[in-house]
Amino acid sequence: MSTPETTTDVPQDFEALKAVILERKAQLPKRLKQVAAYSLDNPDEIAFGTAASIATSADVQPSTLVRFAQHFGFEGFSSLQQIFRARLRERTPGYEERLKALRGDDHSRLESGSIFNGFVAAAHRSLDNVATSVDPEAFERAVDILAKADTIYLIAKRRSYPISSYMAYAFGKLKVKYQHVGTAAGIDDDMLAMATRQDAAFAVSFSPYASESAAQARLLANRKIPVVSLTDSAFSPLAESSKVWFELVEADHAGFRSLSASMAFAMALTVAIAEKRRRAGDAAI
Amino acid sequence: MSTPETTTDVPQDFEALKAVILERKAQLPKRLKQVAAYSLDNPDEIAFGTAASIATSADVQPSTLVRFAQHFGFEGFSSLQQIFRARLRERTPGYEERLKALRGDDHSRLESGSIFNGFVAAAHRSLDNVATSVDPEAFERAVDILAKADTIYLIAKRRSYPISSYMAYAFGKLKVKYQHVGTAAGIDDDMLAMATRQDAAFAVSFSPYASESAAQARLLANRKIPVVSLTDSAFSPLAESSKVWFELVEADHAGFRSLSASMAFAMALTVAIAEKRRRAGDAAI
DNA sequence: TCCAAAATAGAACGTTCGTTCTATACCCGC
DNA sequence: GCGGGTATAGAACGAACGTTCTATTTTGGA
Repeated sequence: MSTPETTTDVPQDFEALKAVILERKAQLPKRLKQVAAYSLDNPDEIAFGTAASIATSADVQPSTLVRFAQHFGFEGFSSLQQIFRARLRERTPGYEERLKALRGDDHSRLESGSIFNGFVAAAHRSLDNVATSVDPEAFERAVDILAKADTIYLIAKRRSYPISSYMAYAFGKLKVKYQHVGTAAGIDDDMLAMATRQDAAFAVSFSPYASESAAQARLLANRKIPVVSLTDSAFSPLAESSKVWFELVEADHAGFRSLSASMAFAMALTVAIAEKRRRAGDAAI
Repeated sequence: MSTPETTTDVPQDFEALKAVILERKAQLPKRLKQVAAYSLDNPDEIAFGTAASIATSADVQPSTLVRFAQHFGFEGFSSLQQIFRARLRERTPGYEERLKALRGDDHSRLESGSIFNGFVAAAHRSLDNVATSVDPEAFERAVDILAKADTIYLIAKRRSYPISSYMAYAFGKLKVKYQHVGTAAGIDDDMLAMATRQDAAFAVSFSPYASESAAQARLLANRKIPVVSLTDSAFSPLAESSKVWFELVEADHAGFRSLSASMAFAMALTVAIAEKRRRAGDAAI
C-alpha cells in the first residue's frame, strides 16, 4: 500500500483535467499556476509542442512542466501531454471519420446504410463550405434588392427546382409576392413578360446549366430588372446577367450533389428578405 | 534558379495534400503507396506519432517516411507532419464554436449574416441527428419495397414538396418510373386511381400535416399498395398507413425548419433504390 | 538476358528530447 | 529575523528523435 491511490484520481480525459486544474488553481505555487493558465489557454500548443518549446512559450523552465504534471499525479510531462492529444484526437472528427465510427454499431453493415451515410457526409461538407464561401456583404445586397422588389420571380429548373419551390412555399407563408417560373415551360415567358423594373428575380442554376434559366435571366437583365442568382461557377451563364450572384459548390456523394447548402442559403435569403420587409413596414407606420 | 518551384506546388493544407496524394497514388512506388494509404487512413497517428512509431505502425522504415515527404516536395518528414497537425488544430470544433469563430471575421456583423449562420447551423444539427435516428434495417426494407415497385408514387405537399420534386428529378435521371403526386390538386386522385399492387408510394409529410397527403396514403394502403413514408412523429397520420415509416425531426432556426436531413434522406433513398434495381437487373441477365 | 536507374532497408549521424538532480531562492510560522 | 520546508532554475543525463548515407534489391527498357 505504498502507492495507495496511484491512478485512481489522475484525470484521464481533458475535461476532468480541466476541472481539477481549475479547482486547485488557487492553491498552486506561482510557476505552476502560470503553467496551469497557459495549459488551459493554449491546449493545442501543449498537444503538439515539445516540453522545451512549451516551456519557452509559457516562460518557465522545462522542469517546471514536469513538476506540474507530477503535481496532478502524472508520471511525467509526457503522460500529461497525452491527455491534451487525446482531446484533439476525439474532437469531432471529419464527418467521414465520424460516420466511420458509426460503421461498427449499425449503419452500413447493410449496404444501403453506407449510401445513406455518404449523403449525410456530403451534406455536412457542403454546409461547411458554404459558411465561408458566401460573402456576407453580397448577401446583404441581394437581400436589399429582393426586399425592395414588388414581385420576386423565382427561376429554377431541374435540379434547382426544389430550391425555388421551397422558397415559393416560404414566400407564400411570409406574404411575399412571388411568381414561380419553372413549372410549365409554355407559360414561363408570358409570366416574365409581365415583370417590371419594380420587380426582381432570383435565379438558381447549376452545371449543366439549363439553357432556359440563363435565357430568362438574360431577358430580365436586358429589361433592367435586377437579377440575383445562385450558381456554382464564375463562368456560369447566370453570372453575367446578375447584379449579385453567389458561387456555391455543393459536395457530392457518388456523383449526386447535395442540396443542403443551397437549401440553407435559400432559407436564409427568404427569411432575411421577409425580415427586411417587416422592418421597412414597421418604420413606415 | 536552382530551386525553380520550391514552395509553389507543395501542399499547404491537409485537403490539398490529400488531393495530391490521391492524384498521384497510382504511380507511387510500392512502399510509398503503402505510406500514402496509411497516412490517409490514420491521419491522427501521423499528427501525434514519431517517425519511428509511425514507421513501425505502417510497417515501413523511418527513412521511407522521409522519402515519402520529400516525394511531395516537403523538406523532410517533420514538415509534412505539420500539415497533419494543423489539420487537427483547425479541426471543426462544435458547430456552436465554429459559428462563434465566424462571428469575428465578417458574417453577422451584418444582421443578415446571422440569419444565414443560423440556417447553416440548423442544417448541421439536423444532419447530425438523422444519422442516428434512421434505423438502417428499416431503410433497407424501404429500399426493398420501392425497388420492387413498378411505378413509384411520390406524395408530398407544401413544405415537403421540394423533397419529392428532387426525387422526381433524380428518378428521371436514373430511369426509375415514377408519378409525382402533389402538383395540381385536381388530377392527383386520378393519378392515384391508376396505381396497382405492383406499385408503391413514398409519402412525405411534416406537421402540420397536409390532410390530402394523409388521405392519399390511406387510400393507397386500403388498396394494399405499399406505402413508405417520411414524417416527424409517431403520431403522424402517415404512420398508420405505412408499411415502413421514418421519424425524422429537423432542427430549426427562427421557427423555420431545415430540410437538409430530409433531403439527404431522400437522396440516399433514391440512389439506393436505383442501385438495387441496377443489381437486380444485372443478376437477371 | 543484361544493364542502368529507381526504390528500398538498415545502419550511423548529430541533434534534441524529457527527465533527473542539485544548488539556490523563496516563503511562512515561530 | 531566523530556520525548516517547499518551489524554483538550470545544468547534466541517457534515450529517442529525424535525417542522411550507403549497400542492396527491385524495376523496366534494350
